[in-house]
Amino acid sequence: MNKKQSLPWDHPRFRSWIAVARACQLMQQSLTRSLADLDIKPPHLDILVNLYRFEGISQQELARKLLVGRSNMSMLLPQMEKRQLIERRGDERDKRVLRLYLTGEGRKVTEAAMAIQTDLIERTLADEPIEQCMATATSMERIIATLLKDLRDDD
Amino acid sequence: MNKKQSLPWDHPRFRSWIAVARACQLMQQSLTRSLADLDIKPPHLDILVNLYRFEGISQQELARKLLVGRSNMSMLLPQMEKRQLIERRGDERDKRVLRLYLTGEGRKVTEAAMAIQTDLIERTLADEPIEQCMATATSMERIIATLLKDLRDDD
DNA sequence: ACAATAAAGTACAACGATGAACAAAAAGCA
DNA sequence: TGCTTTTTGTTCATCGTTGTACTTTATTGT
Repeated sequence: MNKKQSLPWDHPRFRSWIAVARACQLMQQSLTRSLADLDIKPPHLDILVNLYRFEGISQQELARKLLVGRSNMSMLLPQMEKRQLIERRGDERDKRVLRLYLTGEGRKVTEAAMAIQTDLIERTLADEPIEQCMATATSMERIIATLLKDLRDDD
Repeated sequence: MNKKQSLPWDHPRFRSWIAVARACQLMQQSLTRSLADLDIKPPHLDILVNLYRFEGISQQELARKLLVGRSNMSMLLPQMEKRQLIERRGDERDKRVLRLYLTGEGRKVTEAAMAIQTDLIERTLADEPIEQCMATATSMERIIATLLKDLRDDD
C-alpha cells in the first residue's frame, strides 16, 4: 500500500483531533499566564471551581472529577489550606474522609479566577459562531463519555 | 447582579471549552496507555512525528512546533538518540545547530505509534459525523491562530 | 576587522504529577 | 464478635517540564 495515501494527516478525524490538542495546549499556556496575577495555576483553579460548585466534597471525589490521582490532591490541598483558600474538615460519620470547603478568601479568588478564564475563552472564541460552539460541546461530551467508559472497562 | 445568572457554565463558549479540555485530558491518558507497548510517551511521539514529516529539522524549530522550551528538547533528544530512534548531526554551515533525523528503527516505531494513535482517534470519534469533525478542525485551527498571534504580541 | 548583540544548544535547580507502599477507618462476612 | 477486604488519605521515590544561567558560534554595526 502506498505510504502517502495512508498518512494520518489525511484522515479528517485525525487532523481534527490534532488541532483540538494543540488548541488546548495553547489555551492552557495562555490561562497559566493570565492566572499568574492571582498567584494560582490551572490545577488550583480546577480545584477551586469544583469546591465552588460542590461544597463539602471529599478529596477522593474531587480527584475523580479532575481525573488525577489521590496523591495529587494530597500534595496540593494542604498547600492551598496553608494559603487560606480552602478548609479541610473531617467527616464525623466517616473518620477517613476529609470534606473540603472554600474560605471567604478562597471564594473571592475563585470568582476572580473564573472571571479571568471566562474572559480569555470568550475573547479567544469570539469568532466562532454560537451554534458551532454548541455542536462542539455536544460532540466533546459524547467523546468524554466514550473515553470514560473505556477507562472503566479496562479495570 | 445575580450570581446564578453570571455563572460561567451558562456561557455556551465556556461550557464548550471545558468539554474540549476534559476530552483532551482523557484522550491523552488513553494515548499514554496505548503507547506503553512501544515504550514511548506522547511527547516522544510528537517528536517522532515531526521528524517523520520534517527531516533535518533543528532542535530549536522542533521546540517551536511543539510549543515547548528548548531545554525540553535537550533533555529528551539525547535519550532518544541513545535508544537509536533518532540521530543528531551537526550542520556544517552553522556549527551551532544540530539537525535531527529518524533512524530506520525510529521510522518503524513512528509508523507503529501513528497507527496506534490513528486507531484510537478513529475509534473514539467513530460516532461523530465527518462534517462535524471538519467543522471542528476549522474552528480549532482558527483558535490556534488567534492564540499564537496573542503569544507573539506578548513578546 | 572588531566589539556588541543575538541565537542554538546544554546544565541545573525547582516545581508538579504519578504510582506504589503504607496507616487508619469502615464495611462485609463467617 | 473477630477476621478479611475495601476505602480514604498520606508519604516517598521517580520522572517530566520549566526557566535561568551559561558556552559556543553567527551576525550586526561601526
